[in-house]
Amino acid sequence: MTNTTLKLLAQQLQLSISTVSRALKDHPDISASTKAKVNALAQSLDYEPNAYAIQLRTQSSKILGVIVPAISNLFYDSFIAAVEEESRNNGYAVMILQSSHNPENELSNLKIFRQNRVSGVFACLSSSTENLEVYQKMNEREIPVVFFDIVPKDNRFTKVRMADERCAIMAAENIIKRNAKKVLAIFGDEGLSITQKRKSAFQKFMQDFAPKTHCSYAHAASTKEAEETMKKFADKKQKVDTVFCMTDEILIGVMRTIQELQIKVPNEIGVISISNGFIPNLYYPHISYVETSGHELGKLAFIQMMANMKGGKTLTELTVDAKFVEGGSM
Amino acid sequence: MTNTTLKLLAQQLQLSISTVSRALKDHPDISASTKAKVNALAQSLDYEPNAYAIQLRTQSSKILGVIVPAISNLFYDSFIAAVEEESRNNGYAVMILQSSHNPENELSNLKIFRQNRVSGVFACLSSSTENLEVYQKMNEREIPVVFFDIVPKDNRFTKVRMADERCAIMAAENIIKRNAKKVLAIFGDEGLSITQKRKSAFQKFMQDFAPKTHCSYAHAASTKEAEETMKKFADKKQKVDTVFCMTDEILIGVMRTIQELQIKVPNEIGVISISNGFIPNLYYPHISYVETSGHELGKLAFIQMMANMKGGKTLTELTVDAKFVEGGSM
DNA sequence: ATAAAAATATCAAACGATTGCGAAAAAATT
DNA sequence: AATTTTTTCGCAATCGTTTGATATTTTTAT
Repeated sequence: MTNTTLKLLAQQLQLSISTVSRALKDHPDISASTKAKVNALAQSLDYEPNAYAIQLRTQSSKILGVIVPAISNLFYDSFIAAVEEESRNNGYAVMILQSSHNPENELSNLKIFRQNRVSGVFACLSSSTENLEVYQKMNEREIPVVFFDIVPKDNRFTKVRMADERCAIMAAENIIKRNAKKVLAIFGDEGLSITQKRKSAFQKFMQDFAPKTHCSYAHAASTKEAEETMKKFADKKQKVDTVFCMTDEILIGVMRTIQELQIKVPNEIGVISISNGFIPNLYYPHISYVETSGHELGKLAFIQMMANMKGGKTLTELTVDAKFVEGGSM
Repeated sequence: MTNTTLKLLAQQLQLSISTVSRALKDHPDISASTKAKVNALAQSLDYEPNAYAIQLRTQSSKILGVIVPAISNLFYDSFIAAVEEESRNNGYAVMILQSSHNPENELSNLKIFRQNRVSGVFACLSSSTENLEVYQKMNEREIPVVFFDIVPKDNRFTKVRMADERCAIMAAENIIKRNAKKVLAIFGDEGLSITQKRKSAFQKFMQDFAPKTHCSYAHAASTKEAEETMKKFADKKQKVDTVFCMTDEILIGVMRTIQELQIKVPNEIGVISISNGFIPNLYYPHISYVETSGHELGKLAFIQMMANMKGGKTLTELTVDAKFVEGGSM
């Protein structure tokens, strides 16, 4: 079966293509009666406008691109879900590509986006991306880029992110409230700006408001590392009474150890993390956490994208605020 | 900055558009020297072919659509990730839309796909979808549809799915091996064919090979329900010694109760589930599970899609085999 | 030197829609 | 009845690419 086109409709109705086109978009030039006829036939023949032709003609694509390190991730998937939802409600479709934290993939993904003339891209840098030239080039081509989560330091770009400092501080506050004496704080990949922000805010706050609390700092780039780190700190000599986990991956590792060693939460140890909430609620008692919602971030990013596409470049950095969610682990 | 087009290149090189086009695709008609010139200029001007124009002209889009109930899901996200990866390696980009288990969304998603002339769609039906006419229509338009996970019963369609019966049987085998006396088996949404398949296979196997084992069957459509179901069965009178969880959602609920009531795994109770492995490994001891890999399924689906696009319709139903992964919970 | 063959490049018509401009028909005004 | 205005529609160019057919030039063979 051949697709119905304007041409076909026009032929069947003995009208010109332009008339049909206008009738379909309710153009004032066209009489009500012909509009009715056109619509009726279009309906019965399932006319579906060819997006390519439209995009070619109008030079605007109604497609947005999203680059994430991995789709299969508790944070990114909710971000994507939010962006997709907002996009669909606004007549856009999303194209999603994964970089696998590989800058080369990132480049080829961007190429696909450019070739498909997406009208905007949401990008999360892969952890080792250094060269931002491509993104600069996209801006020159007037394809707005909104960065999220892992964002460039450079402030020529538009970014949305969690209020990382606030997150860390809220966690610290609750640790102090618990009256912790020996704290283990495990942070993520040391190279990421997100880690640096969270760590320095956390450290500063603890020093300023609870200088006597003894804090040990560690980094874990994987669940496995977190698990091992936790094991080290769980032996008698340096037993900690509170542990802070910067990410879900870390929390998972920590909880494995805690369960394995049958340490009682919250009596023997308090646990607090930064998360979107899914993982913390898997355990009993639920782990208290500072909520960072990929969903919220996605919505914010979309708004920012629309703003960028409409008006001139608004080169700002927006943040989603955090909130503390009480579990039973503190 | 205006985009570089074939036309522009042609003008600058004093060549015709068609020559430039052919040079760029290494057509034998064009001499090596002009090819070199063309390529050089194209390079320096960052020429990127306009996908819309190509698709309009060639009537083939190099875009695949994926419909899932939700992106933010441990199974679907890995399926998507696999499809995306395979697609990219084969020159396709994927467009992903969520139905939220709402048939209306499903319809409008399909519309978007049609308008964007995707060259194929991977579809997971929403749980309440009854009307398959749209999908039939896509087939008529020669847009192959590969169903996965929640698939139509109708065998006019191509489907890939887990070997559900085998999964259930493998679980049952291991339950029998454990020498269970009182088993609680919690299954998912009763309306889904996937549930029915798993349940009937499980039941039959247990009856055939361990008729004396007492089995209680329950359904839970959410984590909350599973949690409560588990609570009911955890009191003394009807204490069970083994629990089977058909999905991750159920496992999570069950484990919450188990942790809350401080029931010892595997001594007091054995736990086994069907999962992709992420959730089972969160606990200590790791939960034994029958592995159903969204990733594998995605790869299979992609192969099937390619086959459908190339050759004639191969209206088959393919399954991904399952394997048992020993945790410490049995 | 001429014809035939091979190599190289161009023309022009699509693909399906949008849109400024002009034309014909109908309605309103004088 | 003649003219103007309004309504309704068609023409044709355009977006960027592909591709069969054709033209031009070069090479090879006669």
